[in-house]
Amino acid sequence: MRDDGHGPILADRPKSGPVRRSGRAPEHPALRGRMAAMSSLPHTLSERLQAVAGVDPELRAATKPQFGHFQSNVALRLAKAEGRPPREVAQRLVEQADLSDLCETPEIAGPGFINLRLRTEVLAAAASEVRADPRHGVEPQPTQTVVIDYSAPNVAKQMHVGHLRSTIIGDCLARVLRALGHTVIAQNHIGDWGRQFGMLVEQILDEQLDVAALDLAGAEELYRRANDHFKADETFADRARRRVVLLQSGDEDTLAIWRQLIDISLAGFHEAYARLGVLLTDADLAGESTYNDDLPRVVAELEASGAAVVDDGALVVFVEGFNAPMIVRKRDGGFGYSATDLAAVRRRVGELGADRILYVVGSEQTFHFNQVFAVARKAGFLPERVQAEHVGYGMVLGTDGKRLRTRDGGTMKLADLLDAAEERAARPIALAAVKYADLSNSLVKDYVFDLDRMVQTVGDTGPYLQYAHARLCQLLRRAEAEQAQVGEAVTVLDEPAEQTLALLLTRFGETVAEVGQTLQPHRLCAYLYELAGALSVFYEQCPVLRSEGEVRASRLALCVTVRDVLAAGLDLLGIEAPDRM
RNA sequence: GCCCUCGUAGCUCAGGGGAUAGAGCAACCGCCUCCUAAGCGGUUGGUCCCAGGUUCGAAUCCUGGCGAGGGCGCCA
Repeated sequence: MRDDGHGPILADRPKSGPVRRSGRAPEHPALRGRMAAMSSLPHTLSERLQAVAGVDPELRAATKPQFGHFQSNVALRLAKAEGRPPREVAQRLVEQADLSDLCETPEIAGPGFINLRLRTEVLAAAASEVRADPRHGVEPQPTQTVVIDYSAPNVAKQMHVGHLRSTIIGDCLARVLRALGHTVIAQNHIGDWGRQFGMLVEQILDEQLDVAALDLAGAEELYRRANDHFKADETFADRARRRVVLLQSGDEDTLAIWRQLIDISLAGFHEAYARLGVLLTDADLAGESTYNDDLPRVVAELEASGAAVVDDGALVVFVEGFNAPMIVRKRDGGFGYSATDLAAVRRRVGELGADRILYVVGSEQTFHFNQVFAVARKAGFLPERVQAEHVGYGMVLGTDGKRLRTRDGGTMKLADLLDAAEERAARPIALAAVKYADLSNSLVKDYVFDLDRMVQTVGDTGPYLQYAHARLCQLLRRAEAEQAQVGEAVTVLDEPAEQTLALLLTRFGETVAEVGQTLQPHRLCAYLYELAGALSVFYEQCPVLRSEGEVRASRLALCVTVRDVLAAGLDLLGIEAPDRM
């Protein structure tokens, strides 16, 4: 199971720890070229500079407005090889490069930076393209089938704040990858099989419980009682173990109770997903139990290929680079969770046709997934052409900096978190606060869970983005009421605030592509926050409805575009964009 | 013992070879007769854990420490 049935409920599953190497998307030169191609303006500038520099000018967005729009430090790097002062090299490059149709006269600054400022009409045209493009600059890539394994709660347990990360991150990545034209198949690897069902079923029988009357909270309490019972009573533990065997051998009475537990849990999950507004449906369910019938075949294939060997009574696979073998089948004949994950890889490649498989699971399982991938490669379940990536994320810590644990009373149910958020703001806004708080942190690091901060609606938060959007909607409603002419294109960019906004608009597409490649949602958050911030400045400094003529039409065009990009971006984060608030 | 990750402002976090290291929160000072103040502007606040190395240039890359966390054959 993705979720650990034994550990503390909160931090149980994915405990975390960052994943640097494995979580970071491999840099494919081909992809990079594609990304560059999609933001045509910087790409063109880059090519022109490269033509005279001979090397990639590593064009970057300017770090400050006074440095123009783009900057290159290529002269600094060339200076040594050429044996000339950097500023001199920069001067030569600037003189030789053919940039005049796109840029103002380039400036050479500091030790030898080349600062480029786009001609206003070029920037305006670029912003206008974003306005006209229904996709706002997000370019579809060569289509891949991407399987994303995320959420994965455990049966008979309520979802808690620790589950938020996998669910929210996976949902965001699914949206982003779809927007990039990929076929995304979500897989909810719920923990619906395994040892814990032995004790659950026995506890139900002991208590003569009417399972159908339970809700998920009730099931969770049952789980606790069963767990305590299991630990305290060896006789009960024995029965539980025998019950597991019954379950696995298909005993009808046992299966009937098991199914009831599943149904209760699914109802609870549905409720949570609906409340969160994530895309997961029943069609995405692919719990551990669904691989049960595949396990013997997986084992047979592993043995046939010679990958698996019997060691100390267990069937294991040794892989180079791992200090412990993967246990496929335990000494007692039961299958380890690795076997299930291998079966999942096999099905995702063979039946689902995956070109890329993502596992949104806490980083504490980095070792496990790397091993699964290695074994799957060795066994032939995972061909070279299929990418497999563990999108590991850090664990959720309490304000004391320690892992949040149920037993310490530090945990919080997902429902309680959402309730708390809704005490502060209306539902869509509360949800935005919670989701953004999670998505805006980089994945690799653990993060401190602080309820007050999580439900905050001011500052660098989801509601801030929504607010910018809502303001624009209001402004555009007024414009419509006044029958103001909204420009089809952005034509006037005299004010710095307008330019900043226009430039940011042209970066939406590349930002989304970057998230698709690096699988780091916080980059999209950062971009949108910057855009919303630029909008606020623009809003303060540039009257729209109170301006006139072409300026007004152009500013309205800018407003429409920003509104659309904010809405599109929020949608990719899985956050609603209300028209007013 | 071995492996992995993290260490940036009082707090929570961005930045991950280039210009005086950025946000938010907290604190303090301003701004609504003016398109939504869930906003904007400003002030205060930093040995980028430490030490070496590579480089024209290191918060960023490498090595070694220190500190925190995670993982390491029959839990998942």
